[in-house]
Amino acid sequence: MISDYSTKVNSCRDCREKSCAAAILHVKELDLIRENSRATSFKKGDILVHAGSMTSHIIYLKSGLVKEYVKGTNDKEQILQIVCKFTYLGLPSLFGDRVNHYSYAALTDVTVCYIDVNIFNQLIRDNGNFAYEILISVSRDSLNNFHRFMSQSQKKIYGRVADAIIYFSKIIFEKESFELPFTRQEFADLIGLSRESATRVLTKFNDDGILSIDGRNIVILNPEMLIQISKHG
DNA sequence: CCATTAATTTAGT
DNA sequence: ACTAAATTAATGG
Repeated sequence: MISDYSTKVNSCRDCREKSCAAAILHVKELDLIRENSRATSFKKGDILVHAGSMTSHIIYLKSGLVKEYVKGTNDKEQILQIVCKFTYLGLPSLFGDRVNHYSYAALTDVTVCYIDVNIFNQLIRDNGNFAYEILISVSRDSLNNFHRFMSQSQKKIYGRVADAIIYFSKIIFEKESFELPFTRQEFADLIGLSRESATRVLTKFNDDGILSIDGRNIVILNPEMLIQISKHG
């Protein structure tokens, strides 16, 4: 839901939520983005992009968390990754195709900037340093995801859950304690388990003193053990 | 506006 | 699959 038209006049020059890539841009280029972008916000649960839609704009996530996912034939959801702030959504879809291959939904309240895709492309072509930064972020994403899916196909359920916890702790929140941004169902969708198995393993970890779980709040009590479990599946 | 209740969603077994 | 708990929406004052 678009809820705040008043933020439309965004000055990209002194945006405090700039990406690493955008920090490299010249004043002129930032003004170009400013002319061709629009800031809005979404509420938790809102869908930002449906898979299959055209990529007319790049969405830059300024704050909040977003899930990137696809739906299988049986309508089962597979979450590809959790996207944190200061990243662009749908870059693989931009360079690989003109259609969004993934759907995006807000896990928290979120603020974003829509940037015209042609302008974005132009900046990539014109500014090598900018392109380089974008390339770095796309590659990192790709590596991260590749590793996550590798382990998912090779590990048993304990290893997968351990991986997911480590993923949240190290990559998303960079803390030992955090609050899951979504339901058990979605947690299961992220690692390809049934909801039942996912909660069962979480409860087991809690009972074994590896984690402390209170609703959606998780504290890692024994990170070494978690890593061991992750390694041995 | 607040309080109650009804309905939907989520968690745990 | 079923139950309980929690969250959200609707209703009435």
